Amino acid sequence: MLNLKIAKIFYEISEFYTMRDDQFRPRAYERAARLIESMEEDLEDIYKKGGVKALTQVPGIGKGLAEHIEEYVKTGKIKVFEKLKKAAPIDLESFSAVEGVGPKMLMALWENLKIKNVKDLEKAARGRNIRTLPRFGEKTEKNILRSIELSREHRGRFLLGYVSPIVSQMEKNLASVSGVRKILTCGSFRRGKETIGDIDIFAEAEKSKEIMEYFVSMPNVEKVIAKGETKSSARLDIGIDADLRVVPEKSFGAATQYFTGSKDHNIELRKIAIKKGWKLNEYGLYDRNNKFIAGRTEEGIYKKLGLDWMPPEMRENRGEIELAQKHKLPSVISYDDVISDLQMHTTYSDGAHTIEEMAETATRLGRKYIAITDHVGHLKIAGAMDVRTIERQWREIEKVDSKMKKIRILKGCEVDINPDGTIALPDKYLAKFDIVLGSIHSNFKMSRVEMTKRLIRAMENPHVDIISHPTGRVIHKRSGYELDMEKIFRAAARTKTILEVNCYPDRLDLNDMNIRRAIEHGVKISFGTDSHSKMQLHNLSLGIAQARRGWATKKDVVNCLSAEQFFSFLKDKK
DNA sequence: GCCGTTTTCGGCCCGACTGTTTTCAGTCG
Repeated sequence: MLNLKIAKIFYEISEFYTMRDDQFRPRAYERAARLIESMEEDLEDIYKKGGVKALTQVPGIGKGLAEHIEEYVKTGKIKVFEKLKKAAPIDLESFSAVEGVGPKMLMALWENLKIKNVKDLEKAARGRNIRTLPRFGEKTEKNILRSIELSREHRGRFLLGYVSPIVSQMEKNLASVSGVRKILTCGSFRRGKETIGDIDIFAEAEKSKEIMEYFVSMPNVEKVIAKGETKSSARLDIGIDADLRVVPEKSFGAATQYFTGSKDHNIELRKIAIKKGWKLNEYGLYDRNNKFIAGRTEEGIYKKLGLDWMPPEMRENRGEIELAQKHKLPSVISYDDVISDLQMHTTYSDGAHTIEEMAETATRLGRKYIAITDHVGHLKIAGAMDVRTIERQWREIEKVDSKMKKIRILKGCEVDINPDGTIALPDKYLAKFDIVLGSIHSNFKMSRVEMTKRLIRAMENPHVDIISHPTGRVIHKRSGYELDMEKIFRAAARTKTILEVNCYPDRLDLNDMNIRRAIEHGVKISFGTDSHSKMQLHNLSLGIAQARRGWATKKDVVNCLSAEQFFSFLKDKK
């Protein structure tokens, strides 16, 4: 599938043209890139079937871009792009995680200081060379250093949502190799952490040779780091390392337990084993005579140690071991318990697909009800709807809702919370929605006291049902707004306002620890994928993983209620 | 470079914030 690669090139061309002060090409390229990213059909297929002409039928792609795509399919390169890169050989990707440094700055930095990548930039900033440039100053230089710092905190880690489809595909392919009985990916991936360092795959197979051979020759392997009988390592094309280990049936449980971690969790388990005079390692649990006690299954190991088995997402040594010893583990929410998705966008604002298309995909994914929550309020860039458009959308939602029998569609909106905590749409309109999500999209840099007040005032509005992405953090990009979370949780509980677990891959906001604190305060949480295209509706599981990490149970999550129960829950606040 | 329910040429979602300036360019959403 070339779509993602072409989309990435178009994004970069867009940036290069922005650097050159081109007014409109950047928008055309960016728009096309976004659309291509969320397309299901493969551009290469379209081209092979109908040539350039078929490509121009795709919205956002005209003659020029269609020819670029043709060129890429034929030669693997796009001349325009190569030329732009040659003129300004800037490693755009390395800067993508550095907030506040955009194309214009990059151009100035390249022209004046020959800065090509983040390393150069950091060196120049530390050497106090940035502040000498026109329209740059001391503060900008300091901000640049802070952004680099922030981007580095997550260095080498990849978003769970980014890695997840790749892992699924690899698991599927590996499982199809003959003689393979089991495939399981462990590590932080299995624990559902928001970011993943590397991919640890385990296989149980008759012979290791065949699967190892297959593993190192997969099309997405860029470089083989190691290849052996029981373990191979490879660098994948996206830059992450993947290991494959083949383990005997007898040790499969021990190995997967050991490599699932977390490290702290395992240290505690080994201490328990030692107290009994035993030994726990990746091959199994052994008594003082080195006799094998357990290791075939994880359950067996936990049981022999006197603990209940627990989901991988809980294994962080945050109190779960003690509860498992007392047999008092909470029964965390399962992936099947969640039957709805409470945030998504359509063509009415900044989404790529229609209400009907979103509803169809949601139905296929087993959702029983969804909320359509297009932007209203100030966010003009995101295509916020005006009142007339809102009414038109309601009519369409009703139409689609009555047509589709297997799913209910709620009339929702995502509305801006003003700096003073008031809502960007009058109450008389808010009252007509089935469900209202309040979000902060502006004035991120208010003080902790002011920001906390702002959110609490929004929650006190009886029409605001859910606070969307409550902390505003974006993984790898920016930390959230300054908030007194303790006060936020108390206010949410008091006003019966739901706090969202936004399932967008780089948000996952609330995060695991905040989810845990929220439910300790009796706050209800909701899941919304914040999908801007139907492909993103899958992301629900990312949020559920965080909720499991935060020990949420079915009763803490409104998405587990039936549509009727959910409606009466909403009415209860008003 | 794309697009057309007034247009095949002439438009192209825009407002807030920041840091640099002294009127505005760059970034973000």
